Amino acid sequence: MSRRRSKSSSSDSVDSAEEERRRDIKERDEFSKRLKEKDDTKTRKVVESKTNKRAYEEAAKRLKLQHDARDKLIPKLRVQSRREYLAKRKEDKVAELEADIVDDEYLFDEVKLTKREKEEREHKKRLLSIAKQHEEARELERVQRYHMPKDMKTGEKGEYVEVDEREKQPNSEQKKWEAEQLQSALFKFGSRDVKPDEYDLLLEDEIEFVQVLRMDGSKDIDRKPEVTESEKKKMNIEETKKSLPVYPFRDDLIAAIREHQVLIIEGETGSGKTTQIPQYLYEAGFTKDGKKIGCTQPRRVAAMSVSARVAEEMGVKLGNEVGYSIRFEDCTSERTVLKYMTDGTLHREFLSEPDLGSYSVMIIDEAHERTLHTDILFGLVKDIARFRSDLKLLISSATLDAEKFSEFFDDAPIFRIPGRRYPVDIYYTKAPEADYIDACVVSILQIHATQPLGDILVFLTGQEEIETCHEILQDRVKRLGSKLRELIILPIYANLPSDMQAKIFDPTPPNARKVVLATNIAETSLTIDNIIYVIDPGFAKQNNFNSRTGMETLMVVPISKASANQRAGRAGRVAPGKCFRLYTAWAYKHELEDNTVPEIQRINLGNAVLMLKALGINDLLHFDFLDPPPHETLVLALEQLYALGALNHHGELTKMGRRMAEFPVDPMMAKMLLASEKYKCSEEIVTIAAMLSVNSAVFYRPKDKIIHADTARKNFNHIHGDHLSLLQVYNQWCESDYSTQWCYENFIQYRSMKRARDVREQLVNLMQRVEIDMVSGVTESINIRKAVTAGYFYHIAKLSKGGNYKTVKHNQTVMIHPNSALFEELPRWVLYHELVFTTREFMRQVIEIESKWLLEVAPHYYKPKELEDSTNKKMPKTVGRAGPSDAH
DNA sequence: GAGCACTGC
Repeated sequence: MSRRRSKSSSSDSVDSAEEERRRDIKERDEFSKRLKEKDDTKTRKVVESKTNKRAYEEAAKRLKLQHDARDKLIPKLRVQSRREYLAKRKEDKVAELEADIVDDEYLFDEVKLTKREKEEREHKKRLLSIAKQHEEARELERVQRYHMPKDMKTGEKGEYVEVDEREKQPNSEQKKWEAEQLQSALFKFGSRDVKPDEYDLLLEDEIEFVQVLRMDGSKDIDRKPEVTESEKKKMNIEETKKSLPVYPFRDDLIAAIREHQVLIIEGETGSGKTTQIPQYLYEAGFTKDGKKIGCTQPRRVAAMSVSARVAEEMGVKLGNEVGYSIRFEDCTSERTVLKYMTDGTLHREFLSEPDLGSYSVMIIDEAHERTLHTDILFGLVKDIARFRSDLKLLISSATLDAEKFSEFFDDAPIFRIPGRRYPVDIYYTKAPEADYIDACVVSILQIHATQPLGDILVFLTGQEEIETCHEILQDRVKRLGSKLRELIILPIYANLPSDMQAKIFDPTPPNARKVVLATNIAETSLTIDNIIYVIDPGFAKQNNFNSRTGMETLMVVPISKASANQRAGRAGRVAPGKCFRLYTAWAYKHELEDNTVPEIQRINLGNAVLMLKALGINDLLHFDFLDPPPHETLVLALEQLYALGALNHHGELTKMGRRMAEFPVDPMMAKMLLASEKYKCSEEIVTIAAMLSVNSAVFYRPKDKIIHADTARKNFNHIHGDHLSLLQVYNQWCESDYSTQWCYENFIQYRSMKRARDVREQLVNLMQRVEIDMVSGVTESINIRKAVTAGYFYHIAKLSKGGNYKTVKHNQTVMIHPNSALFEELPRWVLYHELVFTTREFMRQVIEIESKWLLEVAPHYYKPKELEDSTNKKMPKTVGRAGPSDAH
C-alpha cells in the first residue's frame, strides 16, 4: 500500500515517493494483465447456475401472468388521521423548502454561485411558489370543482386552444366566479352528511376538464386495422415480421448503415426496431467476420424477453446464436452473434475489452431514457468510433431527442421509422387542484360513472400515497353500493411483493373496470394491457445528490413534459385513449420543464468516475459528455478517490484503484472490501456490503402489524450499530437455510434477502478475481468496524455539546435515523453509511467507532489534533441500552 | 420519532 508522508520535503523522500509511484503503476499494469489473461482463458458455456436460476425465476415472475385469487383489499384504517398526517406533512415540506431557500441565500450569497446552483435556487423558488398557489387554492377548496360534461366525447382532432384564451370571452370570469359561489354555497348545505346511497355524492364533487389537444397516433382508426389480434395469432413468424412498421424500411436501413458509421434511429414504440434491426444486420452479413452485434437495453427484463423473442423468430435456442447478458446471468456462448444486454453490463465489459473488438455493430436502444450508463456509453463509443472505422453505431431513441443525439455524434444522419400507436385525447383541469389524491379519487369515479368500459391507470408518487388513495377510493365505492359496476382497485410499486404485483396482469372480468394505482414503475418499466384512461397528477419522486453536502434528497417534484407525454401514451396502446391531467394547460406549457434532468446530473458519480479512470480516461473534466454533470460532483468524486488511495498525487490510477474498479459498488465500499483482508473479516464484510446494497428494503412493515414488525426488528439490533445488525440478519437467515418462512416470521423481505445473496455471491467471486483472500474468524466486532472505517472514514460524525451530531468534513448538523439501533445510544463518534434528507438531515446505517481508529486507517486524512476529545465525560443520555442487543 | 420514486453493475 502506498502512503505518502505529508512531511516529506527532503529530496531523498521525494525520490523514494516517485520510485514508489512507478512501482505501484508497474504492479497495477501487471495486475491488469493477469485479469485480462483470466478473461481470455475463460470459456463461456451455456450453463444455468443456481444464481442464474434464482435471478431468472424472479424476473420470470414479473413477466408471467399470475392467477391467484384476489385478496380482499387493505382494510379501512384510520383514514381521517392519515389524511391529516399527509396534510401536515405537506405543510412541513413547504415550510422546509422556504427555510431552505432562506438558508441558501444567507449562506451562499457572498459566494459566487455556478450557473447550475443559481438554477437550482431558482427552481426551488419556483417550486415554492407553486406549492403556495396550491395552498391558496386549497383554502377555496371545492370552489373550483365543476361538472364533467355528460356527453364528453372524443372530440375532433383538436387545434391547440389555450385555456386562458377561452377565459377571455366576455364575462367568462364573472360567470366563473358566480358558478363558484353557487357551488360553494351548495356545498355548505351540501351532501357531506348525506347518506351514502345518494347518487348525488358523485356529482357534487366533480372536476371539469377541458380537452386541449390530441396526441396523434399513427394508426388509422377509421379503417379497420390490417391485422386484428386473433388474426395475428394465426400468422406465422414470417408473416408477423412482415407486418411490422419497420419492415418496409429494411433495405434502405441496411444501405444507410453501410454508408454511415453512426446512425440515429428515431422510432416509436411498436415499430419492431429492437427485435428486427439486429436480425436484418445478421442477414446482411454483418456477423460474417466472426464479430457480434450488440444491443443494449436499460432494463434486465427487456434484455431477457427481447432476446427470447428474437431466438424464437430465428429458430435457435436462446443462449446459442442469440443470447443475453445481464448481472448475475450470462446467457451467451462462443456461438452468440446477436447479444442483448443491459447498458450497465456493456459499461462493465469495457473494462475487459476497451475497444469493443468483438463487435461489428453496437446498438444503444432507448437512448432517450438517458440512464447513467447510456450517457457514459455515448462518450465512450463516440471515442472508439474514431479509431475503429469498421464499427457501426446505432443510437435508437424515441422522438424529440434525435436531433440532440445527431448533433453530439457529429451530425450523424437520422433515420425515421413510424410506430404503431392509437391517438390519445388530452384533458386538463380548468383550475389547479389543491389535493391531488382527492382529485384522483373524484376523477376515477367520474370516469367510472360516465365513460365506456376500459381500465384506468393512475400515476402517484409513492407507496404511501397509493395506500391512501386506495383506502379513500375503496371507502367511496363501498358507500356507493351497487349503483356502479364493479371497480377493481390494484396497487403497483417496486417494493410490493411479486405475487401481488402480478395481479395487475389478471384480465379484467367482463362488465368490471380495473383501476391501477401505480408509481413511475408504470411509466416505462412495465406495460399493462387494456389501459384506456390515464390520470396524471403531474408529480413524481426524484432523487437528487448535493455534492456540496454529500447528501441525497428524495422529494416530490413536478414531472417534465416528456414524462407527461410518456404517461399519456400509456393510454393509447390497444385502442384510442384519454388522458386526464390534473393540472391546467397553462401549467403544462409554462411550469413543466421540457425534459427530466438526466440521471448523470443528479447522482453521486464516485463509481462512474473510478470506472472511467480505470479505462484510462484521465481528463475527466473534459470528457465528452452529452450533458456534463456538475463540476462539483466530478471534483468531489476525484477528491474521494484520492483520499481512498485509488488515485496518486498525479491523478493516476493506483493498483488499489484498479482493484476497486472491479467492484460494482461505491468506491468507499470497494475500499472497505479490500481492507477486510487486513482485518481478518472478509466473510463478514462481504455480507455487510451485500446487505447495504439492497437499499434499506430489508425490514418489512405492514400497516396492520407495525408493533410486531418493530419488535422483530429490535431483536436484531446490535449494540455497536446497524451494519452489525444487518450481519446478524443475514447470518440467521443463512442458518435457517435461506427460509421464506423465517423471513415471514421475522418481518424480513424475502426478495431483498435473495438479492443480497446474489450480490454476496458476486462479490465473493470478485474478491478472488482481485486476489484477495476470504478470511474470517473474528470473535468480536472491533475488526469489522475498523474495516468499515477503512472505507468510510469520509463519513464520520461527532456528538457535539447540544446533543447533536456534526459531520467532521462539513461541520453539518445531522441526526441518527430513528430506525437505527443507535438512535437512543448517542455514542461520541459514529460512522454513517449514507446521509439523506427527508424531513431532516439523517444518517442512515450507523456504527459506533473510536476516533483513534481514524488515525490508524486514514493517517493521511486525519490529524491527531482534529480528533482530540476536549471533554472525556460520557454524554448524560447513556442511561440504558435499548432493546436486547448484543445477541451475538 | 421516521415513513425509502425507479433502474442498473
